[in-house]
Amino acid sequence: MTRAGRPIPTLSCKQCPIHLEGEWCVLSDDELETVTAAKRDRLFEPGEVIFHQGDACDGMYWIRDGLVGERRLDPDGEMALVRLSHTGKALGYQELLARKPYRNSAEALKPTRVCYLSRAVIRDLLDGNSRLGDLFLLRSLRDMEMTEDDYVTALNRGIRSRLLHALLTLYKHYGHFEIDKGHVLEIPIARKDLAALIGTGPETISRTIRKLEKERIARFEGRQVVFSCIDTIQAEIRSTG
Amino acid sequence: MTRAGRPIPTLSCKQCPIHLEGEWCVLSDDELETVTAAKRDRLFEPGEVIFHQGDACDGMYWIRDGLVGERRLDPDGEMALVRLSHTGKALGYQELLARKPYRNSAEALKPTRVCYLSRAVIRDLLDGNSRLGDLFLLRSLRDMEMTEDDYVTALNRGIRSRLLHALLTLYKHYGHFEIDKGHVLEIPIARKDLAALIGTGPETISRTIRKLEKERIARFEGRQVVFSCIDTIQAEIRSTG
DNA sequence: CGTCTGGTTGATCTAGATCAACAGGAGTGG
DNA sequence: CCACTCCTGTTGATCTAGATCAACCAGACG
Repeated sequence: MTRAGRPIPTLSCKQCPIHLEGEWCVLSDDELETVTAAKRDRLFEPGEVIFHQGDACDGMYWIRDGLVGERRLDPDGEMALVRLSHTGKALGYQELLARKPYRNSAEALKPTRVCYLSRAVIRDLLDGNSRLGDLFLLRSLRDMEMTEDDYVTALNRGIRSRLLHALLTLYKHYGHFEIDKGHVLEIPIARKDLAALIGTGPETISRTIRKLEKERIARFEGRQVVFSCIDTIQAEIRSTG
Repeated sequence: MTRAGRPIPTLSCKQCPIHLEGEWCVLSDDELETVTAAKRDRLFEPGEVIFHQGDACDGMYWIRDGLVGERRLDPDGEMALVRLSHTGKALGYQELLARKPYRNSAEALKPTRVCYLSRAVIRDLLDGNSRLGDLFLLRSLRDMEMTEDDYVTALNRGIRSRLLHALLTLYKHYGHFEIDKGHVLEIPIARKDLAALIGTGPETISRTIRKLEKERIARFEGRQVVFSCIDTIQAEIRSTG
């Protein structure tokens, strides 16, 4: 958890693959120019904090690439990893729009490039383009759907099931298929973060992993996992566990 | 879980206390008239289902008064109570705006009067009044905040702490203070629902309650609770548990 | 009167937390 | 180069919160 992020050259929005989806697609060329001119691009190394829980929110961030974890520190010092965010996700937009301080801290877990937009710019864009608000609404609804799903999962699934779920989600983002090995995933986060994401400690993660190995469900080697049969895992996740 | 809700006479929006807050306050008198004319008021008795998880969403509901529980059935038959909703809360607006089927079932837990508005009416209102969308956005952000809080609580707090939290929340809505008795709450839901809300079974609720009694933190008698010292409970909730 | 549902208790079992030790890098400084 | 520490991950031993299964009781209701 070191300091700020290093400024990097601004990428023109029109050259950015993200501008075709989400909020950006409703912006006119002029508006995109405005954004390009106003935004500040930054690079955060793993461990660097993008913003801190409790801090006033003066703008929002888009993830160009990389991986960000949102952490929540509760009063007695427990640190939960609320969610992982990837390319295209927005950070801090909820607090910005609700005019509240950040609920969570955002920390880069891999080298991450973000675009920063100040509150004033966002306000102007919202005032100028009424459809933009609708898209923020849709984003919020989608995010809500995900955390609600995670919530019910946390309520009535065991650690094992939640771990499998997390791994599968990671696989969708970072995994790939090799003919000779199978479904391979290089886990992008440390064991203790995997634990914090699920709501347990690193020891339990270790043990659960060894169980999965014994049952030939997956093979672990350091941060690399090879899944024997994705379908089996899918099936297990949606039944009792 | 019986059938539909009984139609009841429509309450004019201008006479409804809710119209002063939330989405309603930006509507013109004309628009309020439109809503009054278009909406259908219904009464649901405890146990009656307002809508079912998985059903297509063709409108949304406002709670005039009463208590509604949103239930989520997961594939292996576990039923979680995702949240409780009181007067002034909107039901199904997320699914309506995102054009998705209902994620949860909504069931009246006390006699509940709701106002129903069809998708078409909402669409017209949204098209006619651009500020309305902003308010739905704010509502979504607030709801998100709550479930995110519940989520982190579920991740790293024990049953006892979550129970206290739930009871305290209920107290804020349904509790009252009596000089001779103290802080009194008539718990508006059954034990098994209290359990489903927290993510456990009724047995554990029973036992946890008895522990609380032994420690003189609260006295339970049927559905009535008397809290000895609210502050102590507040303190315990925000420290380890 | 039997039946049903909601709540409580008891006995038992286990998933998972907790505490503690240790092993393998990776960096750092002599 | 070695010696040192720091950090991450793994394992072992133990303890406990909570799940599970089963019995039981009281009130509601036909």
